Amino acid sequence: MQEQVYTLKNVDSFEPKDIFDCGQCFRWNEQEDGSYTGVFGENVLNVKKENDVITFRGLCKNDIKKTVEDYFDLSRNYQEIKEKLSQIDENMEQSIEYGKGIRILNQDLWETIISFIISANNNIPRIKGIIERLSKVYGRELDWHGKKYYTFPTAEELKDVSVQEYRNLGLGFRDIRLYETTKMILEKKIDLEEMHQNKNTEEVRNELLTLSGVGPKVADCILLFSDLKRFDVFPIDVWVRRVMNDLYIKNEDETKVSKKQIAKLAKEKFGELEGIAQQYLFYWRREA
DNA sequence: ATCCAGGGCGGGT
DNA sequence: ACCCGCCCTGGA
Repeated sequence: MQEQVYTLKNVDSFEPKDIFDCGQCFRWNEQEDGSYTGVFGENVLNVKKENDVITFRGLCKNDIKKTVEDYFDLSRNYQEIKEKLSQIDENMEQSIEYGKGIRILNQDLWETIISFIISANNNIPRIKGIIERLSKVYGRELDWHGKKYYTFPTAEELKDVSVQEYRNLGLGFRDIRLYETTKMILEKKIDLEEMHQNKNTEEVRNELLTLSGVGPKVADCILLFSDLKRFDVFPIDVWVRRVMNDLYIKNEDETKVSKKQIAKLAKEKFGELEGIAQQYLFYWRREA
């Protein structure tokens, strides 16, 4: 593969820091010059933004322009989404101002499923470490500017991996979940191709919930952050619970607020855009 | 040292 | 339906 370069000027809603640090992905790392490098699919890419020029540089399996347009969701009008959400209340307005450069990536479904199974009751540095080790051991090597990168392993590449091998990689109690889910997908008990064609979010969600290690929160993350791209979901983790309680529910003990209550409120307030609203609120509450 | 971090599961009521 | 304890690991 040969290096490709692609530049864009004056793109709306595109701040690398917001995109890569808002919690949707685990394989992008900041470089010394402030740019970000990551692996997705069979690509290694560096993204650098200087003033209003964004430069994409790296190894791409296919045409870099198409690859970038798809992965970074460039065809979607985020300006319109932000205007709609900003009208809801001052909280949304403020969180959007903070995370105005966020775009929701179109990440590979399989990779997103496995990544978020690993995320369960875990912290980000450790999640990233596990995913890197998994890729290094079972993925394919890519060489770029004298550095080695590794693709995320396919289901086929994990076919013969034992539970113990996962445990040795540091997955902890998630080992069996990874093992079982990989097996289910290889046996096509869940067909990922077909999943892209189902229309109803609830239907797809129920299918995801049959996978080992996929509960409500993980399912919603998969629906929102993968190329399934559903915005009518609302992943509820400790940060979202915190921010929703602080802003709207105001219970003295946030741990007593039920998920159901939060989910209902989110749907009422944000409607079809609740997923993106979640991202702005999450990022704002976590970072600001 | 104890706790917690982007939950899920299984077994109680 | 809700509730609870437990599940690895490693950094604060």
